[in-house]
Amino acid sequence: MRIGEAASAAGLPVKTVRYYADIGLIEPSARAENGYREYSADDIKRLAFVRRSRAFGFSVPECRDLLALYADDNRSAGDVKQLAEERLKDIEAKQAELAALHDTLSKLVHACQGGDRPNCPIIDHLA
Amino acid sequence: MRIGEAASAAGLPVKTVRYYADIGLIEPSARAENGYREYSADDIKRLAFVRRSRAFGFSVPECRDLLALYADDNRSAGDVKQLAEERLKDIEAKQAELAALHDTLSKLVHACQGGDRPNCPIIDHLA
DNA sequence: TATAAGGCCTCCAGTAACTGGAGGGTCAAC
DNA sequence: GTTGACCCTCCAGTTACTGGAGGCCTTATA
Repeated sequence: MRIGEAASAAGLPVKTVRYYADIGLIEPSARAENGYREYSADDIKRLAFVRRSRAFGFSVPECRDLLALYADDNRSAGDVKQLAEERLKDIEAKQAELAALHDTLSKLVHACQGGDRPNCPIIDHLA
Repeated sequence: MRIGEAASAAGLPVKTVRYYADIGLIEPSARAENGYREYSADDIKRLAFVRRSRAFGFSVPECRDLLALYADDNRSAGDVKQLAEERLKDIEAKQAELAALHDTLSKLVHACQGGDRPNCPIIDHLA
């Protein structure tokens, strides 16, 4: 299967699939004589696997690890779980940060009456 | 005031202050004869203003707008409020996204018993 | 007065993970 | 035989800095 078909099957842009090949994350199983990348059904599974992992916020290096675990029949579920737990902690940290930000900013927005007058608590807070 | 002192007064790294000058966000009010950047007290206020705005997640272009509003005695509070409201919406969208992610991932983590066996619901979900 | 430390300068490169575009080859259909 | 849809490589740009090289300037100390 050529890159265009593979990309749409995996739900990724062609450019991204080519990029993943460039960085050695998912290399096509073969090259045709004309130089075209050839993707196997398994390659496409792995592309989709990476797409989902990325959607979960795993970094590309983490996806590399996950792919290795995915391919490893002797993997230990504990290894996978650990990666996922780290991601979960990242998410929670980010959530706390956003919540604090939201709190302050929404208070400021409510305190600001808007309109054409220059007086503005938001600017005052930033100043 | 030279850049080192200005940077620490504003709570920013020297490199960042130089960068802000490069992109024309906050240019030093003068240059000394030896080429050193000279920052005024007002420059430092604006540097700190940008630091706080950035901490709120405003992008550099947005900071540019905010700086213009900050400097404008005839600003309308409505303009500022609008920028802040857009940021608030961004934050809320991000929060919703993270909440969904957290929900799914934490369910998966709880469903995974870990250990040395290869069976893993997290991998299954990604596959 | 010499020198060493530290601050300052510019310019270049790298970060994460792509994305866009130029310039050009390949292939099937009309 | 030519149009259009693919595909290729390589280069540059994105965000907002950050790190480093190479070199000048200033200040303090010996």
